Amino acid sequence: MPSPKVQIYEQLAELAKVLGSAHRLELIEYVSQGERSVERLAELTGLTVANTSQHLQLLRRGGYVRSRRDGKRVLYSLGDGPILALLASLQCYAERNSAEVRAIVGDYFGKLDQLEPVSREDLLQRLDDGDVTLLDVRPEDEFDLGHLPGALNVPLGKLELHLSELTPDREIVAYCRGPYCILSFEAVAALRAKGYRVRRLQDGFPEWKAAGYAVEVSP
Amino acid sequence: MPSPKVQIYEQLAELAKVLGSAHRLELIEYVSQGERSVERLAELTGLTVANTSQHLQLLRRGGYVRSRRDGKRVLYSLGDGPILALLASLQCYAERNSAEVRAIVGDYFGKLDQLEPVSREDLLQRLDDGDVTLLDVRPEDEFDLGHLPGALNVPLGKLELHLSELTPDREIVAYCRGPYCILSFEAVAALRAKGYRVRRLQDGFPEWKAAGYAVEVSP
DNA sequence: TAATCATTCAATTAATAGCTTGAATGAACT
DNA sequence: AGTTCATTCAAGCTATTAATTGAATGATTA
Repeated sequence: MPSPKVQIYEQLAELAKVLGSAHRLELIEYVSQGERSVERLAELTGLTVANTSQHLQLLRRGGYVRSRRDGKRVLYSLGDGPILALLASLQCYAERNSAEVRAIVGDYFGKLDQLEPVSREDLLQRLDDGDVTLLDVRPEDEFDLGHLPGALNVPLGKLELHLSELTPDREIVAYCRGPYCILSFEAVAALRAKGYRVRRLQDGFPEWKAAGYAVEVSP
Repeated sequence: MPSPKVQIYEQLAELAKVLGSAHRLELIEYVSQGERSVERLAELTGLTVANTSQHLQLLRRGGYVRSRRDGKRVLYSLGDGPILALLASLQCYAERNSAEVRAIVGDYFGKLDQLEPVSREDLLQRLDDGDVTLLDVRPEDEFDLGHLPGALNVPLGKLELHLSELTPDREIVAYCRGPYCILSFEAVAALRAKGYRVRRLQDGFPEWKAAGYAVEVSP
């Protein structure tokens, strides 16, 4: 019988191992954007349905996702507990320690001069001046629980549908769950590709709220 | 060529995979307590030297540890970046989501009534009254960079040597790097086994400092 | 009750990771 | 220079893990 300490490490390793697959990380991302069926997740990730199902079951065993039956489909959603915090922690570490990650992020965002994030103070100033559109790219339910005042909620998957609400000549400031949330990476890349001027907010909603700035809650 | 998003996930998965082994987590722990040679680490973990070396090289590739040559030995130490934060995040998640981890931690500490951690306010009060010994079980270099006022530094590995400094009839409050740092688990278990009355501080040094309480720095 | 559909299970193969062994490196001591 | 010692490398074996296929389950609909 191994020592309790080693037993704890074995459990931690078990949980870390589940995160050690790009496919599973991607599944967590999609699932964190809202309930999805296995078929839909398979489609989004490009995996076969059976394979997706197996990955989802590993994720469920680790508590990262949970499932419920809805008619003939099984819907997966994000588990509870500090999952996003854990992923943010991993990504934060990666961005500081892995030159490769920095390089990819750099390319992804395009030129370095465009990359510079907007500070909270800058944002407030420019919102006052009325010359920016503030975009919240988190899923609707997270938005409803609290968002930056005046933000427009356009969940990542629905970006295409809401393009008409965006004025191409106004700069857009996008934010999501935190400085290392991959949602805003996606959003910024997609909008840049369409010719919009977009920058990221320095950090995400949790940091904004923690800093004591005003927060709006959906009615 | 996979999409940049997938590339990032591949990198993150790579890093997570390195954490997906109990032996490697244990190695990180030992290495975080100070520079250690491969042979020493092999001895501490019970692995063969070659095997230890290989694990260390994986850890080094992930940036979790670094190495330097000292004479005929190679000394490994903790890498930089938010490694301990990442591990704390993992452990926090585990303790909330894994019944097994909670069970092990429960057993490890003994009865639940003894488990209750000491709050910061309680600690201050009781330090004022002078009826507790405050124990910092982090490595010496971390202690020197800042610690709770009046704390006694007894790094985990040297606990045996310093037993004489502890009065058995005074209650001991131990703290380390954070609420999920495994060092204090070890310390509390070891001291309890010797009959001391020990409790953990509610959280560790980083939280204490962040909350704005007084901090002492070694001269 | 049978048919349909989404998901899961079970079995297989291919790829990967962990551990051991013995040889190779590289620094220090004689 | 040769010897010793700590570490790393390389090869081989075993155990896990990933992905594929086809069958089984479980809930709806005809």
